[in-house]
Amino acid sequence: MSGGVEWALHCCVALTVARSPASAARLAEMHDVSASYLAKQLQSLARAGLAHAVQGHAGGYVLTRDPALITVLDVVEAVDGARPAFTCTEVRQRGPIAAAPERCLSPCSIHAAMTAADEAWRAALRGVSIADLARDVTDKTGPGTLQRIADWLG
Amino acid sequence: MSGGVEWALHCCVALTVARSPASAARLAEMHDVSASYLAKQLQSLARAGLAHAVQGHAGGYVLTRDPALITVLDVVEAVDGARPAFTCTEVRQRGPIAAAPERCLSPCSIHAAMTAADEAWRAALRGVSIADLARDVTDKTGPGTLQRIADWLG
DNA sequence: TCAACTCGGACAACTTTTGTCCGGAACCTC
DNA sequence: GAGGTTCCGGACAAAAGTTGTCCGAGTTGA
Repeated sequence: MSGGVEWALHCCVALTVARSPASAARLAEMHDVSASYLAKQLQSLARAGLAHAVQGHAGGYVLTRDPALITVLDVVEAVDGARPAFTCTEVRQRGPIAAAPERCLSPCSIHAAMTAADEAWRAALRGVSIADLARDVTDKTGPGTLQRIADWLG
Repeated sequence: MSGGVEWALHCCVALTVARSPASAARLAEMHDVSASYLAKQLQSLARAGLAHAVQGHAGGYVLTRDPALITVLDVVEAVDGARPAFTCTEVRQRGPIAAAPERCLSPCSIHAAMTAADEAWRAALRGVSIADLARDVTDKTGPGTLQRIADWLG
């Protein structure tokens, strides 16, 4: 998985407490990561409709909807793409004892197992929202952490 | 995920019905894939203790234990490695408003969510054995498929 | 003893991913 | 309206991981 996913998720949590648009440069400085690369991840969030980009002076990014309605899976798919990790190449239809195409209408057992596992992974990520992440931060470290982020973003 | 995982799983299913050691070259020919590259995947299986490599004339690979005791996860981890897809870089401890290390004893919420999803994925793959895959093949396409594989391997 | 066949690991070529950079357009402040 | 700030998109370079190939070491069977 792309490392940019982690950055994007941290940014989403920060955006939940931001009172004004937060620019990519400022978010990058706060997390001490590459500004150019983080910008690309934020663009992906905007393209996916999770964040809205306001241009011009004092511009930046704002979440488009309530953090409780944005799942971790949404962010992961926006940044990393939505295609499953496993792709079946239909090995059974190749070679000297290849299976006939009419017998391969349903996915093979390996494909099915991989798809099921992938769906379990997605379901787990779909069950956690950005609001859940933010609440977990306050539960573990107190309200000061998110407060400092909000203050620093200005 | 590496495409070699798919090949390795197909080979494991084939080895279930093989009556004698099956060489990498023969398995590669059957599946119509690169022999040199498939050999590498089979080596991984041997290194992980899933298959035993018999050298010399008429040598090849044999499963070390009952197919019902080899899970799909075993094969995936053997070929692709066992490390989780997500790695936490402790972003919260970096930058101008970094959290104090003593407050970061437990994994952050993002890390926890990713770990849970990864575990769900692993659990799904752990619940399917090579024997399950083979049984599914016969259930869907009849006993002829595995029979042809066994005959072709000789 | 010999020859043939096998695995095993080291060695390149390629593709994908990751990361950087710059010009253009939009916007706010003055 | 001028200037500065910001996002957007694409072009570009670097790194990683993959796919694929080769040859040597060891083993087996005749």
